[in-house]
Amino acid sequence: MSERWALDEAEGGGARLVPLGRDGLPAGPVVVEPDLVEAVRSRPGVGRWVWRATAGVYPRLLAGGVRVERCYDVEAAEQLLLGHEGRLGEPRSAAAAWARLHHRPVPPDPPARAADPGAQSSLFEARPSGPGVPFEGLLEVYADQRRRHGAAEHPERMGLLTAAESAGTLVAAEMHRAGLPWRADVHREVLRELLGERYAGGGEPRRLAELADEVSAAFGRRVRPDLPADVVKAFGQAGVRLRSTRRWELAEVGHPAVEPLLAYKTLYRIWTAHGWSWLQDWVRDGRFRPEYVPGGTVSGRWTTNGGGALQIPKVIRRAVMADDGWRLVVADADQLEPRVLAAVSRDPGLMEVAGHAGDLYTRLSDRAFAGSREEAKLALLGAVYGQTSGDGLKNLAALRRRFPRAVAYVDDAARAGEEGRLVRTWLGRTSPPAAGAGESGEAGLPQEPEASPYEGGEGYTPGYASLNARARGRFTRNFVVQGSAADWALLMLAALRRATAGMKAELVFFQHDEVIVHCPAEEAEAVAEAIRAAGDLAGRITFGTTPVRFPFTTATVQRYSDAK
DNA sequence: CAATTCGGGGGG
DNA sequence: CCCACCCCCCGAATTG
Repeated sequence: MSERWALDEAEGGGARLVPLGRDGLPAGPVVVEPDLVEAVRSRPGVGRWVWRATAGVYPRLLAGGVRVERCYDVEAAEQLLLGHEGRLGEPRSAAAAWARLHHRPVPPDPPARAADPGAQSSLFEARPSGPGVPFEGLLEVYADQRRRHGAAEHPERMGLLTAAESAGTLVAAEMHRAGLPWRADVHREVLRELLGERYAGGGEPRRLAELADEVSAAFGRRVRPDLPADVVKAFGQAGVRLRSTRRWELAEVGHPAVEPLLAYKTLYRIWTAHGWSWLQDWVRDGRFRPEYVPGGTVSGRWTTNGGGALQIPKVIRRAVMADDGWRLVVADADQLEPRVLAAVSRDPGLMEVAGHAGDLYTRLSDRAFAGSREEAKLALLGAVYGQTSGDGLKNLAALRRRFPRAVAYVDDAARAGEEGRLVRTWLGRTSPPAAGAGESGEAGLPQEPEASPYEGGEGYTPGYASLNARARGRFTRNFVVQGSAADWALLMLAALRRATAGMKAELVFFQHDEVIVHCPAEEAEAVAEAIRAAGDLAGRITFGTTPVRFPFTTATVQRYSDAK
C-alpha cells in the first residue's frame, strides 16, 4: 500500500504538499516546507507523487540526488485526456484545465521553449512555469482528471496510459541528467576522416571544397552543389532533365557529376547538422544531453528539443563510447510494428507468426507467400502504411487472405480517418480531430459508399473523395500501429527503469524501439536480461494475455557503432 | 529585418 | 529505384 501525495513548488525553493486519499482528494492539511528536495527525500514511503509537470520539478530533485518511484504528471494527463475527448489542440496547462473547470477564460499554453544547447541540467534554467495555478486548483484538476479517466472508453487502459506517460517523463528527465557518453575527440577524428581539415573563417572543409570542384569540373562551369536550383539547371544544360535533385533520382542518371554530387550531399549534411559546431554546442564533459519530449508526436513517439538526438547519423555513432570499464548495452526491439499489429488485431495467423522470437518476416514469408522474406516485409509494411502503388501491393491480396483480421484492423482505422472519425491506440491515445471537423467541411459529409479501396478490387480510383481524406486515412491507419507500439515502448521503459533501479546502470538513450543502457562491464549481462524481461512484461501489461512475443536484438559494446 | 516555406538530408 | 507513416535540422529563398 503505497501512499500518494500531491506536491507543488512554493516560493523560495520550498514545497506545498498534501497526502491524498483513495478517492484522490486531500486526506489531510496542506503542509508547506522550506526545501522541496528535503520534503521529498524525507518521505521515502510515498509511492506516487502527483505534480503539475515532471519537467518543472524533477530536475531539481535529481540535482539534489533524489529519485522518485512513480509520479502522476497532471499536464501530461491533461493532454492525453483532451485527446481522448476529441479536444486535442485546446490548451493543456494545469492553469488551463483549472480555468475550464470553472468556466473562466482559458489561458493559452506558453510557447515551446527554445532548445538550450549544452545545458548541464535544468537546475539553473529560467524555465517558464506556465500560467500559474494555485495548489488548490491543481488538486481540483487532479480530482477531475480521475473522474475523466473513469469516463474513458476503457478506463483501466486509460489509467495505464497516463501512468506510463508519467513514467516516461521520469525516464526523460533522468536520461537528460545522465547524458549519452560522448567522446568529443573521437567525433573530431571522424569529422577529420570524412571532411578533412577545416579552413579558417568557417568555410567548407577541404573534402567538401574538393567535391564541389569535381562537380563543377564535370559540368564545365561553376556549380553550387548545395543549391538544388543550380544543380537542376546545370543538368538541364547537359541534356538531363530532373524533377528534383533527390538522391534516388540522381542515382539513375549517367553523368560524371553524379558521384561527387552524392558524396557531397552526405558529407554536407554531416558538416552542417553534426559537425564541429554541433559538437561545440551540445557536448560538455563527455556527455550529450538532449532534452527529450515524451509524447512529442501525436502518435506518442518522443521528440527532442534541439540537438537532433533521434537522428544521429550512423557514422557519427563511433563517438558514443562507454566510460573505461563500462559498457553500452544496445537493444533493438525486433520487428516491433508487425508484432504490435498481431497483438492489437488478435489475428490468429499473425499471432502465430509473432509468437516466436525468431525473425518474423522469414516466418511470414514461409507461411503466407511464395515470395521472399523481403517481399513479405514490403507487403506487411505496405499494409500498415497504406501503400498505394509499387511492388508491395501485389502481395497484399495474399496478406488479406491469410491474415484477414490484421488487415481489417488497419483498414477499419483508415476508413475511420477518411470519414473524419477518431482512432485510438490500444491504451487510448487518440488521433487529433480532422481539420475543420465540426464545421461544414468534408468530415461531416457522407462518404461515397459505392467505391471502397478496401474490398480488394483492382482499379479503384479516388473519385471525388478528397486527397486530404485519403491522406488522413493513411495517417490513422498507421496511427493505430505506430501509436500502440509507442504504448508498449513506454511500459517497456518503465519496467526497465524499475529493474535497473538498484544497479549502477543508467538508461542513457531511447529512440522509438531502441534503448541504450550504460553500465559497468560486470552488470552488462544482468542489464541485457533486464531488457529482455522488460519487453516481455510490457507485452503482457499493455496488451493483456497474448501469445505475441516482443524480443530484442541486444549487443554489449564499447561503441554504439559496433552494435547492429 | 524577422518569420515562414522549401528542398534535401538524417533517424525510426 | 522509389513509394506509403511519424519526426528533426539545416541553408537558401521567399514573404510579411
